[in-house]
Amino acid sequence: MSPKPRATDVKDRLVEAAIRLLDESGPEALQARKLAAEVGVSTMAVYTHFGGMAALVDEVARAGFLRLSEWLAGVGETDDPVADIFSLARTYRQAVAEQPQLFAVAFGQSAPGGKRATLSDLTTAEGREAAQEGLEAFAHIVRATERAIRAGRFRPADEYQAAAQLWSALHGFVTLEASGHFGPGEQGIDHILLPLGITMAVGLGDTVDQARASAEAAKAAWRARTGNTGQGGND
Amino acid sequence: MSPKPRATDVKDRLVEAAIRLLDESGPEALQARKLAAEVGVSTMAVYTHFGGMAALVDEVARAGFLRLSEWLAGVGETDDPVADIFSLARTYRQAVAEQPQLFAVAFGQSAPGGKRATLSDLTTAEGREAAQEGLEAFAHIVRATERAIRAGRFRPADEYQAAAQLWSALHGFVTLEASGHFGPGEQGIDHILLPLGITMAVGLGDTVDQARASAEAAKAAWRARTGNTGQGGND
DNA sequence: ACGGTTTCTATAACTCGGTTATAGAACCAG
DNA sequence: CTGGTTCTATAACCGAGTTATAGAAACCGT
Repeated sequence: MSPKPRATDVKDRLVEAAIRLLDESGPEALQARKLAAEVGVSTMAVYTHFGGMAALVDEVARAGFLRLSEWLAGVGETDDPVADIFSLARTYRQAVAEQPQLFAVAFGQSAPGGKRATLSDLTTAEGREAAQEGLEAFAHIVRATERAIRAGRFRPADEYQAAAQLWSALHGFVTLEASGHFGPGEQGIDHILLPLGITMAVGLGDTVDQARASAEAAKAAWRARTGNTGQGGND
Repeated sequence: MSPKPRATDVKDRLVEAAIRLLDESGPEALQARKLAAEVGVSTMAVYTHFGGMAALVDEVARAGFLRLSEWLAGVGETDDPVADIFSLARTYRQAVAEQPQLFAVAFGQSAPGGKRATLSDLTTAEGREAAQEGLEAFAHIVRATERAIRAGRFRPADEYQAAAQLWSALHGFVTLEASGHFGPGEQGIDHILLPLGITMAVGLGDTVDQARASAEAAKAAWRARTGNTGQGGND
């Protein structure tokens, strides 16, 4: 029983196993013994590579934000920045809906050992890196907002401030939806998220008609990207 | 419940101690042994009265929502429903800012033993009651929204749907602010929350001028209530 | 290639915290 | 007073993070 695993791989494999088990079995699967057994090493690996479970969980959170950022980066830019914002919102929501456990950990809503209570008091280096990745995801919203302002769709304003408003609305919706409010499945999108997007766009200076058109354009683009109707999808 | 004052007293004192220690020492203070020692009983009290720590934590969450609901109820109603919404938002934010640990637990962002991961899978009766209290807090927003629609300030719309948008925006801001984004102190209010409120009001049908005036009215009312510049608070 | 150092790893023990088993004390009805 | 119910304290159990320690492997300067 002494197969020697590639030392450099163990760290990555622990994080991979953590993410996989997290979505399969929930946050209680994020245990040093379980992860070590899954990877085929002893629990000591957690300490030599991370220093403790807290840093490993932070690394999982960082991976989640990184995944979110990549997802948002995949949205791309069209000549309708407001439609792009709708697409970003849908993508953000979709990412969280597909891996709720992962993002519950990333957003600090699920802390197996009381670790990672709030993002504000970050102790580990991994935690700070995770926060950095979170800001990276935010940057996508800022860029789209800036384009909307430049295109005259939004009133002239500080793009960070306007984007922070959009981020708040989007993040609040996603958080509350993931908590079970707004009902199951996709119904929250049409009932709350889309109207919320139109409300925000109009409030930031867009016209109601243009905002609605952009929402429709984003919906069409979403159908094209996901390849189905977007209405019947269950998760 | 009622006929035995002494026995029930222990139950209440455990919850009180939990809330107090929570804000003093953070979520790691929510331990059966610590709470029992604080109250002066053995850890068995946790099990005879709650059945386990999970139910006790849910009870703390319920107390948090109850407190939030009372806070919001104290806002009252004026003849300017949009200003009332601004006041509700400020109060909601203030409650969370004053007892961040309590509401981190209530919102499920801090789970000492992996308990209370998401609000969606509620197992204990206390957890369901806590969710009920959360909806109670939401009801205040719904009522103010309905009045705003009736007063012609917001476009005719389903009040639940419109209120859910407002709740999303508000909750998102509060969550992100508590996570450390938007900077420390009160600066997030003027930079993000107030503009966000105006954006939402305008997007829901209000005019920019009226929304700004209501924001100012709410700010003035807030100063009157707290007796000062918007700093500090009471409870 | 060699010897020393550093890094990684497994085993096993330790600590802490939730939980349970059990027996005694307090309370209440009759 | 007696019997049953409820609460309580003591003590143990168990799971999970962590640490101590020693051996193995990789690395490196000479």
